[in-house]
Amino acid sequence: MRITSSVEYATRLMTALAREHGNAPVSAERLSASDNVPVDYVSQLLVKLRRAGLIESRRGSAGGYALARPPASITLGAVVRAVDGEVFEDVCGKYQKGTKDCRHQGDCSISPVWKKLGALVTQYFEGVSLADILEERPGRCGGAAAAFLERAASGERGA
Amino acid sequence: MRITSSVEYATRLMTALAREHGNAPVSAERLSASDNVPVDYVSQLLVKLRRAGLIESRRGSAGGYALARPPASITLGAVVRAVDGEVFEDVCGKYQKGTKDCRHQGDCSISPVWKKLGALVTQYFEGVSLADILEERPGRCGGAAAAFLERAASGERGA
DNA sequence: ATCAATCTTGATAGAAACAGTCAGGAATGA
DNA sequence: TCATTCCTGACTGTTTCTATCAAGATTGAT
Repeated sequence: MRITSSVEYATRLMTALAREHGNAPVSAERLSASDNVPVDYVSQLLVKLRRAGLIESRRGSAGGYALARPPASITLGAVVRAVDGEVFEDVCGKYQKGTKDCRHQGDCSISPVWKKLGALVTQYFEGVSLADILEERPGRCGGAAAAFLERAASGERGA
Repeated sequence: MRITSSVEYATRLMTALAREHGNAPVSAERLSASDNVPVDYVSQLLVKLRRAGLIESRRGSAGGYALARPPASITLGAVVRAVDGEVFEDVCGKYQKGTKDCRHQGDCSISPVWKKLGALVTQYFEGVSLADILEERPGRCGGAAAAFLERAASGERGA
């Protein structure tokens, strides 16, 4: 498993915009330069983010993009859904139970494993906000999964 | 994010072999039929699983594949690593810090977010064994991430 | 020895997803 | 009127994933 470039880029774009929250709109050109990502590609992602209602755009000479809501109220989950459609695609869920050509039919003790994983990942993404990222506290947000991570991390350190 | 077919197939193969643990080896042909996956593709996956030391093979008329260790001692993590190389590919880790053309350079408040996610996912995979899957208790294994999931699940149900 | 069953290996090919590019158009503000 | 900037959609190249194929090596049975 891995994070796609689109998600990576989109997260960086949103973080950059969060940093400018309250100021004048930022142009795609500037965002592209600061994130070192092709401007055309950036524009494509920005469109998706706008359509998802996460950012607002303004055309014209002083135009650009700005966050539609405060950083604390925008989660990573929302960003990922905006560009990728869903946070975690369930293999088993793709086919109706028994119908179509789902290959699991007789043997689905595995399905719950993927479902749990999906829940875990989704919960993590929903628990991280742009504000959390700005303050570099990726795990110290509201989500239960993140809370677990904090506990696990301190436990691993042995103290 | 999603689970790849290879991982899905490999997991099902290993589960099938776990069910036959202690009995005679199972041929690729039979595994293919029971899992409804092309036999050539199955063979390819089985080779990877063997090279990773998770299963053993025997050629000849009564040949086939068998688990190299008891189901309880083989984790999903090991299976995934065998076919995919790693459980979770870190976007940021791909480039040396500052060298190459990692695009994150100036702006890596995001990196910890992916790292935490990777840790979470990896820990989950390591906590699920083939024995757990056979007994359909995907979250009730030793791993801390899974333990968290159990708690979260019962909490969500409200009781 | 011979034969059939089975695994082994590497090459190859098709399909899908991903990443990135391009061009023409529409709105905005100076 | 004009430069700036966003808008839209089509397009292309690359990589990864999935699957197939063919020739060879090993084993056990006869």
